[in-house]
Amino acid sequence: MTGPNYWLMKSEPNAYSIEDLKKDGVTLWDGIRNYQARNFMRRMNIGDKIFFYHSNCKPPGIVGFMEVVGLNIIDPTQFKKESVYYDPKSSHEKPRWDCVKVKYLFKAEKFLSLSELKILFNEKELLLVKKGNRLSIIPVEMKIAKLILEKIK
DNA sequence: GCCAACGTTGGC
DNA sequence: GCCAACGTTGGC
Repeated sequence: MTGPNYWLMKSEPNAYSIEDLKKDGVTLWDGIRNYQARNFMRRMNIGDKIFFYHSNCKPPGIVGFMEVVGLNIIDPTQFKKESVYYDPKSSHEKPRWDCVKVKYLFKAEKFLSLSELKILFNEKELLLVKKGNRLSIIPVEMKIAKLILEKIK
C-alpha cells in the first residue's frame, strides 16, 4: 500500500454543502443507508482523500476536497426516531450503520461539472459518469484522482 | 432460492 | 415528469 486511497462522496447541497463543511471543519458522514456505500466507508483509512460532489442540483459536480480523520463510527442517526435516517431494524446491541468522520481541506477553485467529467472520462474509468449510477460513495483510481485534482486547483 | 413488484437516486 | 439502474421486499 502506497499513499492514500481516493474516493468521491455525494451530497445534496441543500442537505449538506461544501460551505457547510467549510464552516464545520469536520463532520460525520452519517445517514448512509446503502450497504455498498457503507462497505466502501469500511474500506477507508485515516488520511484517505475524498472529492466532495454536489448532487441533485444544477449543475451537479465536484466542489471540494476532504480527508478521512475518523473510522468505524456508529451512525447516531439510526437510533433517532425523529430523524429521517431512523432505522427501526437497527439496535444499540446490533447497530447496522456506521460511518467515517471527514475533514475539510479546500474548496475547488474551479468547479468541475458532471458534463465536463463525462468528456474527460468514460464509464469504465470513472464510475460516477456511468449512466444511472446511484451510488453515493465511489472509489476513484489514483491516476484519475490526480487528473481531477489538477482540474479543480 | 427465485422473481415480480416496488422504491430510490439522480441526471436530464 | 421521465426513466435508467439498481436495491429491497415478500410471496411462493
